[in-house]
Amino acid sequence: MTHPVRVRFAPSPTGDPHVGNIRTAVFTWLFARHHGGAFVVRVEDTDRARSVQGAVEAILQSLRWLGLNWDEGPDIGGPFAPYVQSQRLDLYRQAAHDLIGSGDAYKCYCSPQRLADLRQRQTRQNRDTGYDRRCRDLDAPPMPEDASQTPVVRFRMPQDGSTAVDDLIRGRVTFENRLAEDFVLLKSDGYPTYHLANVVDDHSMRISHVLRAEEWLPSTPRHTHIYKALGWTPPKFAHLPIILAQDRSKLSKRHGAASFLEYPRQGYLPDAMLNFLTLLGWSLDDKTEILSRKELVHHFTIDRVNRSASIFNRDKLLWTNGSYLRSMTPEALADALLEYWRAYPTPQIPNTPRRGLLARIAPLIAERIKTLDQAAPLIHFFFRDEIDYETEDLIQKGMDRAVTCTALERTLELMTAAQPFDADTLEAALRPLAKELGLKPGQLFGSIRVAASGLRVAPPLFESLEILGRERALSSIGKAVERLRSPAVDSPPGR
RNA sequence: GGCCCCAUCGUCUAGAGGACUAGGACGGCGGCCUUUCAAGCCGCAAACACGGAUUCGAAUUCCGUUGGGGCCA
Repeated sequence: MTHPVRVRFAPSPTGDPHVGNIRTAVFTWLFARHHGGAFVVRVEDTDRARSVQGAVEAILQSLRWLGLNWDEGPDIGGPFAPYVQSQRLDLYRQAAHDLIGSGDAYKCYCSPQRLADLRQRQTRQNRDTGYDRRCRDLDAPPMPEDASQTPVVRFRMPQDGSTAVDDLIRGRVTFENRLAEDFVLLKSDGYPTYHLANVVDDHSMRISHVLRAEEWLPSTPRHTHIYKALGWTPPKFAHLPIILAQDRSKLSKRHGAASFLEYPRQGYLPDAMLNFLTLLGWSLDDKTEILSRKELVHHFTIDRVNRSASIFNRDKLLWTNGSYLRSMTPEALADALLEYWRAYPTPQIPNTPRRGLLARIAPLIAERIKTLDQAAPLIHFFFRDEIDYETEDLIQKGMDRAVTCTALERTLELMTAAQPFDADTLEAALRPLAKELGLKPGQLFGSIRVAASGLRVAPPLFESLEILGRERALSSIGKAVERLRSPAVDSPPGR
């Protein structure tokens, strides 16, 4: 193999990552793994004003959670370290110097003020805005009084002809050089622009394919010209479709795009998220919706990536997550819940449940939750001695207090006698009771459900009672009977 | 505004000239099942943006329009 696949995910640490950022990482990672190549993480922090403390860690944490492991990166180093641009400034300055030497770049002494005036004039005269190349062919630096302190370095772009970019996803895209401006390579503070740093690093890190968001497509001609001027072979480009917010605008913090880290918190599973994110802009065929991590890696190819942007569909994410949840073994679900509560403690379940007990409960809720955070409200009664509910909730539609009280008293008797205390036995004993009392099964079972769990919507009744055990079940229902016997004490009319 | 990208059900998508009465999924609606809620099963509604051209034949090719998005301002 003459060209080993090496790809990079190159985030700017300007804030918490959102799904769009991470989906780019997903496609890049999938591409690397599919081709047995290297996945590199590089931090592009040359925009000092916009860098945010802690952003790098949030990004790495997101990748880790999703299981997107990297082979080289800021934290683990690698053969082309360092992987943080602010620590590679010498490389960029050298490249800028070389470009000046070869005549492909030049120093520009124009002050920000002049540039602003220029722009204003252009706008007023209804002409295209952009740098007028005033310093392009200077023989010597201008007099100090019309020069800004430190010059910037600009790239000398061709002024006629056109530049074609061969994109793996979009095919050949052509840009008129006439419209290209002499963009800045090195800012006056000595920091490189994205364009310079990106090209220098992709080359020096032997990046074979640049997978990046579509928004970079318009600046790609600049990059190909830098490669050419430096005598380097450019990597292959693939501009990925972007993810749009519900209102079809670009995802951004301003539009309330949540931090990606909100998803782990809300109880989504990494594999489900990976599955969902991959299917946003890529598909295997006309029917496959669920693919394991392994299958994703096996099948993922660039040529099946979509060209159009897509909207993030939360309902489908929920469904995908639910599907993964339902397919887990009881033990795996118990472990996932335990891990989730450890990371995000909930007051509803103050003490860590025993794994064995949780694994018995898991099958009862697997098909009732779509995210991990929906579990606690459904099962906290298994882990608490006191349950909380309105007495009125015990009284089902078409029943009154006295009837309910009698029903629960009789339930107590039958449950005391039940042998063994398991779901089948309980159901066999209680179903006839409903008939005997002239109640619908739903009425009787509803009352028992509230008495035992405190919930109107709960996991299946008989299985729950079995897991609760005779002692606790009798205790809870006994308390319910007591409540019903003392009508004056609670349930004031006003509510 | 200039440049670039994109365009199939509300959303994610299949479709690469005849296999399309346009398939699947989420969501919606209806039904079945049912002790609640789910899950499951069955069914229904729902799309090729528009106009030209090429062709015996176009969702699929080309051009234009419109719309959406991105980049630069």
